[in-house]
Amino acid sequence: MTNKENMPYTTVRPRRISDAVMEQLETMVAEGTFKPGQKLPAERKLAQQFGVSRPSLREALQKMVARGLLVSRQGGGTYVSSEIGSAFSDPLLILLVNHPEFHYDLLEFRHALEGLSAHYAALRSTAADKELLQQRFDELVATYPATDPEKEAEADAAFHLTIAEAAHNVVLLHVMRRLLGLLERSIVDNLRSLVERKESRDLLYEQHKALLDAILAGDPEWASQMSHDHLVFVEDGLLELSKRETRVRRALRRVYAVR
Amino acid sequence: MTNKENMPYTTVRPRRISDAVMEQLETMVAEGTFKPGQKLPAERKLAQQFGVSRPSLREALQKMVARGLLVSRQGGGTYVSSEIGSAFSDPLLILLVNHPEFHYDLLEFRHALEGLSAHYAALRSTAADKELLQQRFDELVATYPATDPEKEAEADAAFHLTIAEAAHNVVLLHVMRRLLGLLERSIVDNLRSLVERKESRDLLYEQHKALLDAILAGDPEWASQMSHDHLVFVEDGLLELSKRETRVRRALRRVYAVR
DNA sequence: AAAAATAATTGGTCATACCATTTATGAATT
DNA sequence: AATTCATAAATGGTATGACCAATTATTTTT
Repeated sequence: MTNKENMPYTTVRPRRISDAVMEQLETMVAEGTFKPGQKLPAERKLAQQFGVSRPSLREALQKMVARGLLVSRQGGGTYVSSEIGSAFSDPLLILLVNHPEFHYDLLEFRHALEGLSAHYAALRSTAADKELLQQRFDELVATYPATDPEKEAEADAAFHLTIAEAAHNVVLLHVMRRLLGLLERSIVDNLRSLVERKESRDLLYEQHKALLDAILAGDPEWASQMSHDHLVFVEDGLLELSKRETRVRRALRRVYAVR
Repeated sequence: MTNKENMPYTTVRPRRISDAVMEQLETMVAEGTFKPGQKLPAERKLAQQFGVSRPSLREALQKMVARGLLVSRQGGGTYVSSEIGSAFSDPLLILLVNHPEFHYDLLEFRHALEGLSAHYAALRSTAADKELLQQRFDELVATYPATDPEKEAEADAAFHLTIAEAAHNVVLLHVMRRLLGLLERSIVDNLRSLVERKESRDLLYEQHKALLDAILAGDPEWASQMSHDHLVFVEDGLLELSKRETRVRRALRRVYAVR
């Protein structure tokens, strides 16, 4: 293994050869030695180049594949993923999503991030951003009459992600994208629940409109406030939905317990 | 391999034996068959139980170790991690951290989350929370005179994490914990930079104190405002530091280019 | 009872072989 | 010359068996 001494910001030397190899490969990907879509040398050749056994090299590659950095096909080769980080693999977040108790926390967090997005978007959005925002809003409104919650959820996510893009903070955008991915199903469920209550939908429209207006006006305080109002409304609805779901789950547990 | 048909929300069957094994082990961890801290059966035994080869079993375990779900020690065994998700493994976030251009975004995002924490902490903190907050604040202040930026960064993180705990939103807490882990080094650098400017440190103290007071008073608006003021201050400092670093990096690149 | 030595267990790495899939190459056909 | 088909080579996936290094358990000695 190559000597890693004298590297700036040296991390603790990994205990495993496979970790060391993975780090070197990740560095090569990050710095562009291997570009997205590019095919890596064959496993046997990489093992030889790194001076390790093929099983050890494979362990390193497997970890990178599992994290979405690499894609491999039996007989076809190993490639740098063209779309890095498509899956949020943090194990605790995955566990949280699967626990209804924390779903409310997740939704609250998401909407708080939206408030943040609104604030920065109001500060920083360009003319092009605003044009796109208007377009996304129109597309969202166009889904209201329909009874297709999945389509509406998609348009809703697009609208909020466009706000996040207009905030010009890539970390915020990245986290928002991941959270919306995780929440996709519960957003659909929430919208499905809202389908039944027209006055709630009217309010939803007004809130989205007010949010857009605040951003277009370039008023961060107003944008934050509008997002906050939206947040309170959504949380109330979700609390109600959550209570209902908890009752349903409890009933279902009794049904399954009988088996 | 066991039949996965008839499972609700069935995922696409993984192409690899190691992925299938990993999924089964994860399910066993999630449902409590293997509890945090518990030792897993030896690799040779697990391989036998799953009916796969030891290298394949190891590939599965390695992925779980890489994700923080398992911990293994040569000669000592493999254990379910007591603290799940200690490492934020999202590949894009890792790449972002390693790019100075996005560091500002990351810091901005973190401080925005702190504003959020402050808001909810003011709303929800219990008497016990407030007691702990006061204690953490005192410990932080105790580090000010010292010229140990690492110790101060640790106390600073502890203070802010205690606020996040008092917010009673586990997703927010989780993300804050991860971000602070990623930012550890740059926080240390920032504090090191602040060591030199006493008036900045006085201001930092006042901001932390005002933040604490707002939370103890149970005033979310005030807490948000205080956090916001703190944010603006820190961002200004970091912009300055970042500009300095960028110049340093550019100089360093020229030095390395000569080699 | 405590310490030291030894043995067993466990994870880490490796070499080699073989299987399954994909890709490249060359021959045959149109 | 272009296309198709058969074959070989390359590649990833899995397995077996061996050995090394670290840890833990057991036995022996003090």
